[in-house]
Amino acid sequence: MFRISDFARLSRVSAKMLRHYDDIGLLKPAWVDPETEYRYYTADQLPRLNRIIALKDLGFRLDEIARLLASESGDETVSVEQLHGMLKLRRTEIERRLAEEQARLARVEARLVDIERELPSYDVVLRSVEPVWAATKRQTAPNDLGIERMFEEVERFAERFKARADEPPFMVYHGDKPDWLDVEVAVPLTRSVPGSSPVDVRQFPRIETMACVVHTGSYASLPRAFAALHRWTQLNGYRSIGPAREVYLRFSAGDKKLKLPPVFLTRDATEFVTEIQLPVSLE
Amino acid sequence: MFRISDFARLSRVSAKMLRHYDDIGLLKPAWVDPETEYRYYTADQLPRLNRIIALKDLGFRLDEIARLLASESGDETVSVEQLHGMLKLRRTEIERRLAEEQARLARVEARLVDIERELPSYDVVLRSVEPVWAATKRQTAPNDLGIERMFEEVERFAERFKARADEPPFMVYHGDKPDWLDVEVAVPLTRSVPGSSPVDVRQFPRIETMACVVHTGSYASLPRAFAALHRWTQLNGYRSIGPAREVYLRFSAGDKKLKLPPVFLTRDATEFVTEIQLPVSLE
DNA sequence: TTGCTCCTCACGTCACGTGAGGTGGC
DNA sequence: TTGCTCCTCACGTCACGTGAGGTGGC
Repeated sequence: MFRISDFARLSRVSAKMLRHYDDIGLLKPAWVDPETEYRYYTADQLPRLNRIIALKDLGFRLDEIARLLASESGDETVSVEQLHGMLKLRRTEIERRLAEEQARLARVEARLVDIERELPSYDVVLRSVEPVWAATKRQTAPNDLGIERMFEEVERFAERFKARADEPPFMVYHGDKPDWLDVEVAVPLTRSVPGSSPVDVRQFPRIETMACVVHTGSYASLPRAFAALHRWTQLNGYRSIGPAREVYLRFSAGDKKLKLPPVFLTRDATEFVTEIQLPVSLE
Repeated sequence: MFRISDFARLSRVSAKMLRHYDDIGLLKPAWVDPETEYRYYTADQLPRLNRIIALKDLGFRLDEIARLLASESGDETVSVEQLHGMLKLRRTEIERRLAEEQARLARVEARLVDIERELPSYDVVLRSVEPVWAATKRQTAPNDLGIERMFEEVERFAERFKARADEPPFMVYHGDKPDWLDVEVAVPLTRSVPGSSPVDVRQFPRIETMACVVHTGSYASLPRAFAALHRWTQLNGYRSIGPAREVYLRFSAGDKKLKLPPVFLTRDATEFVTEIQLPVSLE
């Protein structure tokens, strides 16, 4: 029978950890003196403790270890299969974390390069984007003078069905030939409704990884944000896998009296808020 | 001026996060209604929030971000240099974590292989071992019959100097030719004392990564533990970079009346506790 | 008798998420 | 008037580490 510090020395863990494992029922002392509450351990408790430490090293949490050790004393085959399954889950989880840290490292290094070249750094962020139903109209044109009217038309279409979702409108850049635009304006809907030419209704799929940058102010300096986003994408080892979106988080609707949530609207161009999104994937 | 949920939608973060950032002073609302305590934000707070999110994505903690943003409004050059330094620290930290997760993944996969081949798995653990002063005696012999007497001699040496440390004795396996031993017995000391032939005094250096397995019971099955340790080392992509140690955490001192801490001693061979340690390194 | 060891709270860590219970605003 | 939104606590997360304050054992 060992007192806690002796058992701690044998097992190479701290006495605090032993008390903690007692508290959560993972490893109870062989005997507790009812008078002094002193914990006493025996040598044959060492293998269990060593197994706990080893499983902890594999990345299991203490409650998972508790389950594994509980089933160990029960049906042997179940335990092995269960351990096998949990190890596979662990492997997947660790691989996920590895990929995440790799990407983080690339971001840090890209930022370091930016600083060393004394470039202004944009705040690019990766996230996923949920699927969305939208009324859309696509058109090719030599410039964007018609964009505002296209949005107006599609907004009125959504209003007619009372299907306007409480989400910001956006534009999709399909072509990227210089001096010739191929764009699609999109207005989110609450549900699928039948489209009628020239307004189309379709669902934009979920995008797993979207590189995003938020631009505040007038549209004059939007191209700089686009350029920064593409630069960031390259530096971080990603490549573009789809058309970019321009999401109008805050904009001017002119005098059109559209039924839009007021939070989207402003008259002051310095208060425009636009997010540029680029679907990306590694490599 | 936006209410919290509108600003949350603009910035793509949760209202809860905004409240949290207010609480810790990272991003205060532009105005708080003193009557209702409602928080109100302005569009020009968006860039700061986007920077916060981007820095968070790089792996900075919120208090670090607070410091970075605080210095940003101050002296510009200091801020850039500081960010540069912190990014380098981040990079180092991420690289360390990557290596750690890689090793963990290897351990998980080795364990999976063990299970699939239905091998009993030993609980091997990696840790570092601190440097230690010890009185030692090294000898080559065709078998280990003299080991006990060697230990006795070195223990008496340590006693004479009243320099016996409260640590377990161990043995170092220098040679590994079959049927011929080259071993060194070692007794930890509290300080450096002059050696006198045949007892030597030397310091064992710190070992960064020691693969360890604890064996309980008599010495008869120690070779199985040794074999498991070497197998584990290979499977996990490590290689041995030094002689193995056998640490006697609990053993029998016969009738020698040595002044040893009682926790080390037992008469019952099934209660022997021995740790085998192998210095290893990746690749 | 004096340290030494042990005990039990209780708090801190990190960045929020999740209710509970109550109230202002259209 | 009725939801809807907002508010402030307060607790939970994960595996302990770090005192505080008090007591048994040689």
